[in-house]
Amino acid sequence: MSATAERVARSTVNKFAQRRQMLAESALKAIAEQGYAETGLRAIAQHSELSHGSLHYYFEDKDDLIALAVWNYKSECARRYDDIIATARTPEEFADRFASTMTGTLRDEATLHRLWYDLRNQAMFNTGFRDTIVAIDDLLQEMVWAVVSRFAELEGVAPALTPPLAYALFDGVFQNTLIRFLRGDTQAVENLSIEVRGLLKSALA
Amino acid sequence: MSATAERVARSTVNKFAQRRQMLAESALKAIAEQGYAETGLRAIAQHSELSHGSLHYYFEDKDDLIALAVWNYKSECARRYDDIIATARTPEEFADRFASTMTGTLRDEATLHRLWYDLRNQAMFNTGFRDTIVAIDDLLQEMVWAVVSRFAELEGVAPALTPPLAYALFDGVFQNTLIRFLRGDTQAVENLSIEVRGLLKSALA
Amino acid sequence: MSATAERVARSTVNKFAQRRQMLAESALKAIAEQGYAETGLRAIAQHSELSHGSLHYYFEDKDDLIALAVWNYKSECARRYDDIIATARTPEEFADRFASTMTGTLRDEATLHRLWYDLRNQAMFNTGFRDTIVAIDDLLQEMVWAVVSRFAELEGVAPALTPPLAYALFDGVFQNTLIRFLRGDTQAVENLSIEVRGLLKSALA
Amino acid sequence: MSATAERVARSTVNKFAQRRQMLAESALKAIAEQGYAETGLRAIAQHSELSHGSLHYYFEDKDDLIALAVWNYKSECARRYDDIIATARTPEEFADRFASTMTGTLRDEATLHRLWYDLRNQAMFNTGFRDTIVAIDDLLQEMVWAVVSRFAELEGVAPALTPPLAYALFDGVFQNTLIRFLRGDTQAVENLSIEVRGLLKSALA
DNA sequence: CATGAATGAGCCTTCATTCAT
DNA sequence: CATGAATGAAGGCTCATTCAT
Repeated sequence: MSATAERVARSTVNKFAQRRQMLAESALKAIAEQGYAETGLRAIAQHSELSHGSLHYYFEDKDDLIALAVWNYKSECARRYDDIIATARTPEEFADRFASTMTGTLRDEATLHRLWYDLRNQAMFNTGFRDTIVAIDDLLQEMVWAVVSRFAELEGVAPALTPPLAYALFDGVFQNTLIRFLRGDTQAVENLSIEVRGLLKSALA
Repeated sequence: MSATAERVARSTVNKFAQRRQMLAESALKAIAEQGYAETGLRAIAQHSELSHGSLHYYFEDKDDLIALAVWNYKSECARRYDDIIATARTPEEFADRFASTMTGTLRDEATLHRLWYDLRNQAMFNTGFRDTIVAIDDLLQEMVWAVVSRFAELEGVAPALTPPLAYALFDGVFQNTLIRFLRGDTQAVENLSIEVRGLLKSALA
Repeated sequence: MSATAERVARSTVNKFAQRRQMLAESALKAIAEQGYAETGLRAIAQHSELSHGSLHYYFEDKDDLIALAVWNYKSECARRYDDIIATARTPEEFADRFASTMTGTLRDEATLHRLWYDLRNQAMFNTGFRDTIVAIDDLLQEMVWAVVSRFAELEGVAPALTPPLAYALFDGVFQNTLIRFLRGDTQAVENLSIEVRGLLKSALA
Repeated sequence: MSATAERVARSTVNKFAQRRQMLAESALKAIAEQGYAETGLRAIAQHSELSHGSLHYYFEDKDDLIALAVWNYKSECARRYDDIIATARTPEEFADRFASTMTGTLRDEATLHRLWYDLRNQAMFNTGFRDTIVAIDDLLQEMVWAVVSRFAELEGVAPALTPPLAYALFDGVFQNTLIRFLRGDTQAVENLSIEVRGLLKSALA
């Protein structure tokens, strides 16, 4: 067990863990701005209150840091629709709230979503934080499936596709819209709202 | 006009252009293996017959080289279904050939497709080869649209979605399958064949 | 007088001095394993019960710590033959016991002797713990001289060489054998026993 | 075969090899001054005409550089007595010239010999350039043996010790004298001349 | 007393780029 | 044209040391 891992284990809610969270957030900001390939530990440190030397006190290495950063953000993303699933009462309300939440996060957190796709790509080449990426991917797929299932339930029918396909379709639409948005195509985001509703419907039996 | 651009302009079909093509291919191989972030010019040169010092004679910079490399490959990808569009006589034949071609290229050229997604992501951060990426994206969207349109025609109906949405859906399914495939999920590729047929049908009015 | 020196002075037999001894032993183990150049204070602290932050409470700096460590070990080494000198009754017994003791320590404490030569070398470059090294060297020379003198006495003749030369010869043979031993030459250690006897004899008038 | 190894192989007498030699000399100077542990590649580069970045063009890594540096110097050292062996006509002349040459090199190149002992020690811990060190050690032992053999021949007798022992004795005396000399004991060097003569004689049957 | 948090200089190495030949 | 030599900034990372708690 490495020194860092040991410190992690000592307690989950202490100063050490808090610092890790704080640094993970700084890393998130830095990578969201510049991308994984262009972001060094020094740049990450400059987004935080600490020096770059301290990063190695809190993290095994760069991958360890990035893994926590993306996990923090994306695992929270995967819970973003829980409330809608739990409280929406009609298919219309459900679709409305789902579409607008998705549109909102795309618009407001575009660089963070960009970062996610960046890291998911890196994981195709590096093994460093691949496990974390795979875990998040699973989480997101579960989330999409929960959405589709609940919508089907509200409509009183069964879903007509598999969880991986559902994830692939929503992810494809989301990612393509994000790319267009970042290229300056604001119309794309507005279309997303409509497209997502269409996807929901076509996901039913 | 830079020195390199000038040389490009002198002639489109000469030794200079041929060398550029050759080097672009080498770059393709290198980046397909290691990814954009991890591939240096030395690695690219080692995949070619020239020295790394020569790269800057033929290319403005690294981005210039990569832009040509990805363009070479992907613009050809976008023509991969032209024959099917032109010669398929029934919706069934069309869907079969389309699905099997797509499945085949995913399987056989997985690292090259991985590279494409890598570079498309980089283009969200760097402006270097962004224009090329956008142009390819447009080409791919046109291609998908041509596929959907022709399938609709063979079925005697009109498409029920927009070109960007069609592209987003097929791209999403393709990318997600690629990721699964590279993670060792061989089942995913077989499912792709079925999913793609389903997508084609659900694209109709 | 520095803060640490002051604490040292307060008492020679107290908790403070004991802690120093304990840490010096930990340092000994660590450096014996990895060598001076590769051993950090963290590694030393991990061989002890204290944290690396505490080292600077007990020691001025790294050199201070190392000086004590090597002194502890080597000044004891220099007393290792006292008993033989005091109790051996014949030249043969003397030579036998001397040779076997030397061979034994070389074999059993090879890494500690390696450390000694490492530090004696460092002292040719750094002034940090040079004084300690010189003091130990003097001790060792006295020890060798005591050995040679006593052997001569038992033989009833006078030594035929100077103390520095005697030390140089025994030290040379010991060090060269150690090097060979650490390179895997086990024969070298067995030869040492014979060579040392020869050296003793040739040291006589 | 690595890029550097390839370049080495292309030709032994070219610009590349010459640069390596030049840099090896610079490394020699730097390490001779500061010692292995304290000498970084930047310091070595500052002793040369090149930048530290260039070192990696000429050498695989730091060990590669150091191995060449010490080999250059010490393999030449091992040939330093060849002329005496070949041309001395009487035991007296032989002993005189041998002693004075050894004394001279100790005095004039003290820091270089110090470096040798430093690196030989490092080789007890690191495997990096161990092979080179062992090869040099063998060379030196052969040299010492050639000296002893020739002296015996001139005296018309046979040597009375083994090559490893002969090496150990001369090496021990040389190293101990060097240490004393570097500590400011100038008398030691003068004694060396006498001691070496004594060693030669006692090496005979 | 003892800790662990924090620093910043320094480590070896890689890189895109420039340029004389 | 093409090369290989050379650069210097930046990469991730380690280190002895300091100091508030």
